[in-house]
Amino acid sequence: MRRRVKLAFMVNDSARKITYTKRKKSLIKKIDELATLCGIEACAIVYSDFHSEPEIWPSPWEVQRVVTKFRSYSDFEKGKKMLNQESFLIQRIGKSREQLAKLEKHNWEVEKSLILSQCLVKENFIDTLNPNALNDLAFDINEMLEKITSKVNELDTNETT
Amino acid sequence: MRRRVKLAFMVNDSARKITYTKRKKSLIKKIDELATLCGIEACAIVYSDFHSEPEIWPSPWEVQRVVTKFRSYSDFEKGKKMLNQESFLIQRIGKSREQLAKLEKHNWEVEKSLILSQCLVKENFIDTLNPNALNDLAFDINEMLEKITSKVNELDTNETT
DNA sequence: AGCTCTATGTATAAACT
DNA sequence: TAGTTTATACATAGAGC
Repeated sequence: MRRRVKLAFMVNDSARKITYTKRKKSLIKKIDELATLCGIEACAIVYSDFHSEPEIWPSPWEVQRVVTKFRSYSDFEKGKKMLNQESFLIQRIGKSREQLAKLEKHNWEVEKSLILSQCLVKENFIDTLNPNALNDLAFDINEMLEKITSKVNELDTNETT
Repeated sequence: MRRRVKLAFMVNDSARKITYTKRKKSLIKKIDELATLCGIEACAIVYSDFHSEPEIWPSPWEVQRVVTKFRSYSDFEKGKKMLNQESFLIQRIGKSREQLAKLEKHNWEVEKSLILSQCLVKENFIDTLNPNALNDLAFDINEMLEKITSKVNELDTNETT
C-alpha cells in the first residue's frame, strides 16, 4: 500500500485513469476550498484524453451567471457605474499617476494572457471543427488581439499627453 | 496546532493571506502532478484580491508559446491542416452523425464558458478602466458573443442540411 | 514577507469488493 | 465501473523567527 509514486507518466492505462479520477476530484475540492476560504474566484481547465472536451470548474453555469449579470446592466446603471468609476479614477490619478499606469500595464498583461489561454483552448477545438470554423477562429483571435492592442495604445496616448 | 478550520471565508486578513499563499502553492503542485502523471494539459486561473491581476498556470509564457505556434501557421500549413481536419470530420460523420453533433455542442459550451470567463475578468478590470474603455469592453463582449453564436448556428445549419 | 517546525488533517496508491 | 479499506505520503494551521 505504499504510495511512493514516481512523478512521471503512468504507463498503466487503468491505473492512470483511476489516479486521474481520484486526483481530479481532489483538485476540484482544493480549488473550491481555496475559493471559499480566501473569498476569491478560481477556475480550472483540464484537457484529458478521457473526455472528448476540456473539463471546466466551476460550472459553466456559474460563470454564465456572472456574465449574464454583467450583460444585463441597463443603460441607466451603466451611466451610474461609469460616473462612479470616473470619480474613482480621478481620485486615483490625483493620488498617483504612476500607479495608474502600472495598473493599466497589469490589465494589459492579464487581458493578453486570457486571450492566449482562450487561443489554447481554441487549438484543442481544432480537432472537432471544420475548415470554415477554423478560419473564423483564427480571424477572431487576430482581430481581438489587434483590437486590444490598439485600445491599450490609445490609453497610453491619453495618459502621456 | 489543530487545523479544525471551518470551510468558510477567513475574516482574519493576515491568516487568510497566509492560507492563500500556502494553498495556492499546493494547488499548483497538484495541477502539475496531475498533468505529469496522467499526461494531460491543465491550467488554473485565480482571481484574488491579493494581486491586481488573475494568476495563471501554467505560465503565461507557456501559453504564449502555444499561441505563437498557432499564429505562425503559414497559409500552406493551414491548408494542409484543414485537409486533415476535413478527412477527420468526414470519417467521424460517417461513423456517427449524432456523436459529431454532440461534440459540437460540447465545444460550444466550452467556447462559451471561456468567453464568459474572459468577461468575468473584464468585470474585474472595471475598477481600473475609464468610461470609454468600459464601453469598448462591453461592445467587444457583445460582438464576440454574437459572432460565436452565429458561427455555431452556421455549423448547425450545415450539419442538418 | 517569507521561512521553519510540528501536530494533525487530508489525499491517495494499492488491494479488495 | 465504482465504492471501501488501509497504510502511508502529503498538506497545512498555528506558532515562532
